[in-house]
Amino acid sequence: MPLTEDRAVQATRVTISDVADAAGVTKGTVSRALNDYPDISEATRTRVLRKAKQMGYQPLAQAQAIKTGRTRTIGLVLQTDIPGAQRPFLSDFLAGLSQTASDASWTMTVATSAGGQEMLTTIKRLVQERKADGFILPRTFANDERVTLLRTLKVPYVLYGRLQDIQDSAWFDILGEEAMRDAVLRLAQHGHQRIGFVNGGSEYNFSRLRAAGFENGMNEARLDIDESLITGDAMTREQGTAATLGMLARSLPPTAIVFAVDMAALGAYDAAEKHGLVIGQDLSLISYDGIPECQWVRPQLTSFRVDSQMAGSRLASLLIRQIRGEDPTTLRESAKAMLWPGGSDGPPRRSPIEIARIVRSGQEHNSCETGGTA
Amino acid sequence: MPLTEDRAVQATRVTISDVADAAGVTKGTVSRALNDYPDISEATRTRVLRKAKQMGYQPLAQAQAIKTGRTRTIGLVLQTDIPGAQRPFLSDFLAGLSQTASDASWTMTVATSAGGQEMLTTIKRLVQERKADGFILPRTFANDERVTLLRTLKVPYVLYGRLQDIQDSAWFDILGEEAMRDAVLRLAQHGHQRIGFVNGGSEYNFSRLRAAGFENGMNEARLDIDESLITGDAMTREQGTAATLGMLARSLPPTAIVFAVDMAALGAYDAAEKHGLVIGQDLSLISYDGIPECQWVRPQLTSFRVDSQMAGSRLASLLIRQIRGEDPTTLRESAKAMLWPGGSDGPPRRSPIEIARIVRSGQEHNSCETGGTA
DNA sequence: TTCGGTTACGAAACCGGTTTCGGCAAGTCT
DNA sequence: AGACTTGCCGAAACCGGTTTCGTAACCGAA
Repeated sequence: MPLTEDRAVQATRVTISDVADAAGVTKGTVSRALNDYPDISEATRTRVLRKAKQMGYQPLAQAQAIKTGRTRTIGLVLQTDIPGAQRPFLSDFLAGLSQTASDASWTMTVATSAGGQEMLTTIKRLVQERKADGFILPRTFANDERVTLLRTLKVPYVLYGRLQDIQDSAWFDILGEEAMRDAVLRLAQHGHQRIGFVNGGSEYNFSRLRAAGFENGMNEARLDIDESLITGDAMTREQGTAATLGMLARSLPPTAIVFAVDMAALGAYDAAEKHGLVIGQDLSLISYDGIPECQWVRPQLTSFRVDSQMAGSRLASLLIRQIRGEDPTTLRESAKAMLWPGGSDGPPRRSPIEIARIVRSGQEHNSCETGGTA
Repeated sequence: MPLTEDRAVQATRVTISDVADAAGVTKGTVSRALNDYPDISEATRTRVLRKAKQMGYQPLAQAQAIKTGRTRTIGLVLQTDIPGAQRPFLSDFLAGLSQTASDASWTMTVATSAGGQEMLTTIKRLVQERKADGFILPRTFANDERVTLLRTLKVPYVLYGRLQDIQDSAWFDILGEEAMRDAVLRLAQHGHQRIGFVNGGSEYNFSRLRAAGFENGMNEARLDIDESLITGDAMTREQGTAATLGMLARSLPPTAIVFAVDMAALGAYDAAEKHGLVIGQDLSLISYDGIPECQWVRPQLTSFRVDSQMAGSRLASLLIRQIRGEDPTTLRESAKAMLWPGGSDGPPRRSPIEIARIVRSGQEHNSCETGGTA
């Protein structure tokens, strides 16, 4: 005997009243049983639970929402005006988010906005329309307006990346500082003595951390830090080229450079080519992010890869727990970036003095015709 | 005098009852006025509309939903098991989708799934929980189960890409066939006579169209089609390399190749390098997609670029219109891909015979050290 | 046996909307 | 003038849940 008496093959949803009738109680009792109210006897609770499961009952989120205000939905507002910011990782990130969300019977609404003020409006709208119970905030800035807004609205949120002023925020982050430290140690082990550092944009909070990581690494390796070999605000390929050229022009250039951002590190290839220096031999590079382009260039760029899918998954989990009432200050996690060895780092082939001579020799080096990454 | 009498600064939402009180009517009347019921006088309708606007009333989607079943939400289920499939375009695509959705006071829920059966389950869940009123279906296959499912569920959907068996589906598509045709004509204008074609995976519906476009172009240019210079199923760089090498090994190789997929076209660079052929001179390439890597290789790959943001925007618009009741067969749009000229195509420098000689001469060509894309 | 206090559940109000139903007033027809 | 439409809107039911309130039944103690 089929259970469906409705005409439609795809039977209509089973509602709480159906369960109530089947269990011989009122819908109020069913609701309380399912929501773990204390004043329900263990006997009826299990009976209702079993019936509900057997009938495949799933409460309708938005019906609950008009009383509770919550729809089991996590919000994600993407910033589209940072060109190519999270582009290569977005797919993995979403996969991680929605997978864990889905496992908990939650869903994800994503919106985009071109930035600043518009983003705040979008967040407000989603909250007002109850289309998001809480938010994932990627790319946190040093002083983030979104955080201020959500805090005053008392809407839960989880940061992807720590804030300087953490306050009572929950967050997940990749330990970029440890990656930077490990990069230095790896280079030191290769035998490098003069190591430069090219940081990312100072408006990002991660930059501060990565700089600290670099310094820690240098200290641990007992290497001198030459302030003239530390620069920052390089987020694009061109900025990376400029930063590298600047270092190479020093009287004593570095034999290796640590980059905080892959995109900038790719610019170093152009700079090296200009002077006829061979990446991985004359100049070693280690970077961070693990964008696909790392594998496109030759030699491949050694980089610390971020597992975006895992990040999404953890963030979703933290947010859900916070919405369910856990204290945000206990909801903090971090993970390490994984080294992706390429050919861009190795033992130094030339001394800083030799490199300086090559650079000063001045003539532009012609790249050969059939290739070259720039 | 502030309007908010509530304690909370962020006043609670204004509900339909608030508007009703303010307008001096019942909430039933407000509802009918806002939803264009015929039995409301023009006078009260305008009065209610004005009041509602003035008070900033926005109906709560999920409150409406428990009666209407619709939440003003468009669903997007992304397939995550195709590695790097839509990766570079995803961000733009989402931006386009959510922008137009947002402009119409709609939102977007996105889910991911690893494919086939799981994807169907996800769709069902979203429909059951009323978290999506309709779906955008990217990457349509020749025989798509998602379409079958949604059709039987009577849930609206819009295809990104035409189906062979269109039936009553709404769709948006980029005219890949025209791009392929234009590619051939451009090469013919350069003076190429022997032009090869490397198609994408035969399981995709677009492949059939692009092949037709290539043939049309050849016919229009009054060039002979050599079946031995037509191959397919090249979606990755490696497959592109293999396809190219195969063509170059012919007794009379092509001087130019049209690719249906950028990723495969990038493989041609490796193949050319292997034989010491110069892309853009000894071998011209034109491709399709406009992935960022086109600008990374040297010479840059000439490609027809797809405007993913526009595509997302149009798709959202079509879906919303269909959910609002328009006939899907009238909801069909297409757009042209835009030529992105790079240096990978130009007048032929060598004849097919010369190329054949170079290829047969056999010795592997050494790429120079500082570069090479492979 | 009576009484006060729990326990466990039914009844009903409520959330913010939509939709049905019915009735009043004005206009139309015979 | 009375009957019949028609236009317009209020009243109330309804959607699928949650939550408050009240009380019957049970408990142990006096």
